[in-house]
Amino acid sequence: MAIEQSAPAPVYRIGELAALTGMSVHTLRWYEARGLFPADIPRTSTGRRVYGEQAIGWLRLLARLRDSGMPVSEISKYAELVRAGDGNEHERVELMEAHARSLDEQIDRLLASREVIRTKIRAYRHLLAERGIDVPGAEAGAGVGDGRD
Amino acid sequence: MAIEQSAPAPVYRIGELAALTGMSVHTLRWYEARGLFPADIPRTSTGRRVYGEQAIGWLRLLARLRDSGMPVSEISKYAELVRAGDGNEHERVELMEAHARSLDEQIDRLLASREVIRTKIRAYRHLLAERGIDVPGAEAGAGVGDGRD
DNA sequence: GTACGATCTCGAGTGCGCTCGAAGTCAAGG
DNA sequence: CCTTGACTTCGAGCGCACTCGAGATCGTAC
Repeated sequence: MAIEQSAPAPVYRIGELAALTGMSVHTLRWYEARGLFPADIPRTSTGRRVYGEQAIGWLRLLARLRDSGMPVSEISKYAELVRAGDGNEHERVELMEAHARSLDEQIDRLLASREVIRTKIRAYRHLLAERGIDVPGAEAGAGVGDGRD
Repeated sequence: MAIEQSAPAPVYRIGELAALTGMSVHTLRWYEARGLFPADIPRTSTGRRVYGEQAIGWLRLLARLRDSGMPVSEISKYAELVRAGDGNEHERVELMEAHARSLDEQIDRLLASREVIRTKIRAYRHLLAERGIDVPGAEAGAGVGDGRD
């Protein structure tokens, strides 16, 4: 069997990757310096970074982790585990499970906050409706909450 | 009718309020300086802050707003509206509605992120189960994602 | 060869939300 | 009277996650 000549794997320069991921080139370099990549970024002979297709998938995950509040230091730990190779999947999954729990908490808190806000809005709407119907322009407000708020 | 002698309204010093709300005294003073209170905090003759019962309710709301990502500058605007008194309820409710929309977005994003994380976890679990059952200790990992992650 | 745009490294700057410390005043107990 | 601890103001410092800028180099187009 001859060695298969596969189609040239698409490769990106840092500017292209930035455009594709919505991150700035500064950020990409900063992430790399912080150890957020699971593998060394290869360079051209003159030192320019060369990213493979998988970089996009990784950065998508990375963006999700960041966006959901995982600190850079934690993502770095995860990247380090991936970099270390097979055999530490248990640690990786534990890290992700911890983050999933953090997400559950965040979501619960936001839902609770949303209820508080919605209640506030309902109270204001009620007040405005009363005013609009009863005494347009009246200034008797009994307050929406328990005081001035 | 004689003027009713109501029970002395409970009043708090900054340290007590801090203990009751879980905020630090530093933070309470900082919030005040940033205009996050809807009314001036009265002082004793010698300059110590004196908080009324409503401060607790306000700070509870404040904590919800902060916790759900409303910037201090925005809370300050809201407090200013409340301070300005009756007549601007429409602006207040608009501000709150804008925040409610921001909350909806945050929640949506977090739910989506949680799904990504859960999928990742499921994939790892699957991998570990296969390993555990098929070839305990084997190192053939085909990768959980599309690459090293 | 020269211009120009993308890339490189490195270090400094930014914005947010606190957090801390210094130096002084005040209130109550012993 | 003296100590102790809670309070005061004011300004500086911190942690996080970028973000920017300077100054150099690279590579393609003319």
